[in-house]
Amino acid sequence: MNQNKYYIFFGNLANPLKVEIISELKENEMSVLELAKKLDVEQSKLSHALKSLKHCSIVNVKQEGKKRIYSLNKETILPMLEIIDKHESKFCKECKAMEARKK
Amino acid sequence: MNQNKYYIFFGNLANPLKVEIISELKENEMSVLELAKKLDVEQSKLSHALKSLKHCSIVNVKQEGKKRIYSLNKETILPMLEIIDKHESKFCKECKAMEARKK
DNA sequence: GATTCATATGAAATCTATTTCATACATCTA
DNA sequence: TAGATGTATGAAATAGATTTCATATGAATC
Repeated sequence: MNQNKYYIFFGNLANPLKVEIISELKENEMSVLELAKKLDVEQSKLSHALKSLKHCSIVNVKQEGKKRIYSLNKETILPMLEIIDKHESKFCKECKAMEARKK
Repeated sequence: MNQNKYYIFFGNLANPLKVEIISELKENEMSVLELAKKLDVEQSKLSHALKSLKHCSIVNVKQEGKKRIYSLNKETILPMLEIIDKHESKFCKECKAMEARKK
């Protein structure tokens, strides 16, 4: 019974920075420095995060001159986020409360 | 920009034990001790894991005598697992390799 | 209401993941 | 090819999550 893929995949998304990255890339593909500015985080931190997202094909990269442009694998990620939105509004009253508290 | 819900939800699944629990409950609802036997893990460990799964409504509980019967929120989880299966077979060659290595 | 069975809880120990910082590597341009 | 820009990497430090173990709580039975 080998289901490593599931928790490895989820682990990759279980992190606020990575979720922020995803939510930026949902709008536009962009380079590492652009992301760094948008999210106000240090570059190497982003590179580390992007590396693991890339490793599971949650994002893709292309080279453009000196820049590496990251884009979201929307085919997988968008439906996934939708499921959670639906889940939250239907089942997860506590999660909402938690969200509020964390603000 | 508050997207805590996403990483909180994913965090809950980013763990081998929790994935095992889910995969057992996919087949049958069951009590904590039944799960403990099936998965060969200590009871309190399960209780901790079930608590957080419950907290995000990934599982549900009902009381039956002394026992508490846990069941899976299939409406949310099954489509989610399907997305990952599809993702894996389509995009994630590395994940497969990783899976193999971990065996 | 004492005992037993089933489960939950708290806190310390342990394990895993993220962050940081210094530095290396790659691409482009003068 | 030296310098500048953009990104990646490794390793130590740190933060977070899981596990363990002892114990508490709740439900049923006698």
